Amino acid sequence: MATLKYSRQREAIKNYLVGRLDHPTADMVYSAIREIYPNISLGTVYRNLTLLASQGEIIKISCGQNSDRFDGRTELHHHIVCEKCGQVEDLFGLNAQMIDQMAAGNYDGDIYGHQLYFYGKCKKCKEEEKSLKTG
Amino acid sequence: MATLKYSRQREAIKNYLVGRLDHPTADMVYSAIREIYPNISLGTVYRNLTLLASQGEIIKISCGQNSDRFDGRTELHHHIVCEKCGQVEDLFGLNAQMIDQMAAGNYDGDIYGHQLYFYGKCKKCKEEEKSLKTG
DNA sequence: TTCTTTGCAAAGCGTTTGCACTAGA
DNA sequence: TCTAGTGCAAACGCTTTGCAAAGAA
Repeated sequence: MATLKYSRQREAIKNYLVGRLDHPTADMVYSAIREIYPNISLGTVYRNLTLLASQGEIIKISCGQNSDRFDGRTELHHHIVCEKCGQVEDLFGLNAQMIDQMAAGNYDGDIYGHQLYFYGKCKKCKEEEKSLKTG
Repeated sequence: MATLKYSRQREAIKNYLVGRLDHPTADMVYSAIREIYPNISLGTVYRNLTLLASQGEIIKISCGQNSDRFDGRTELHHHIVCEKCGQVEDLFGLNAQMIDQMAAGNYDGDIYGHQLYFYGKCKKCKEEEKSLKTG
């Protein structure tokens, strides 16, 4: 494997992701980084997101929406996708290692990890619907 | 919503999926159905797969591979993706409703369900590697 | 200097869609 | 007959890639 060299673009992408609680798409990352490096290209954003994810510095979220999302928090946790507004939120509190262990007990291959996506309705959409009904 | 009419193509797609344990991509479904209906188009396959999935008659698996896969078994269960050969297997035995309930306890919106994808190495790839090492 | 990363633009690939035609009810 | 479904081909949207120039070590 080739030696990794520093790049200010990659650092900016990493910093941007670590500092947020939402889960931006590649395009959202691109827009944000362009405010610091106006010449950055979408290709560079994709290359760095893929690189960072492969190194475990960020997490790639492929939950069946049209585009992937990225998460700067690397602690074991899960995600919930609002079927109404598309927002992706973090969900802590489920024991990820226990889930892997339970699966390993039912499987004759090896299990390295998992991705768990919940689908539902976020608090905001839930309340908006409630206020529509009550008038 | 428009009334649903019977279509022999859709029935063939459904029957094909229900009869298998692997998890074909749209393209694999297309190839298979073309042996019965040589004129079927890829667009029709996609339209019917989307329709069947939206009706809950099949399950769409979006586990981050380049293309989605489809599953004719609709009982609650999970999937495991082999990182080596890309094969997707069913995994039964984990209590899906319990997972939803645990998540609901940590979330202030509503949870309707989830998709849980394990990543690892299937039995076949595991054994192939072992026999390579021992010679 | 040497090798990695970048910007740009084009290509790739899975999926969706518009339209005229076919077929189910 | 009336409307939903089909086949075809073009378009779409996200992502990847080839290449020459720029930048890190």
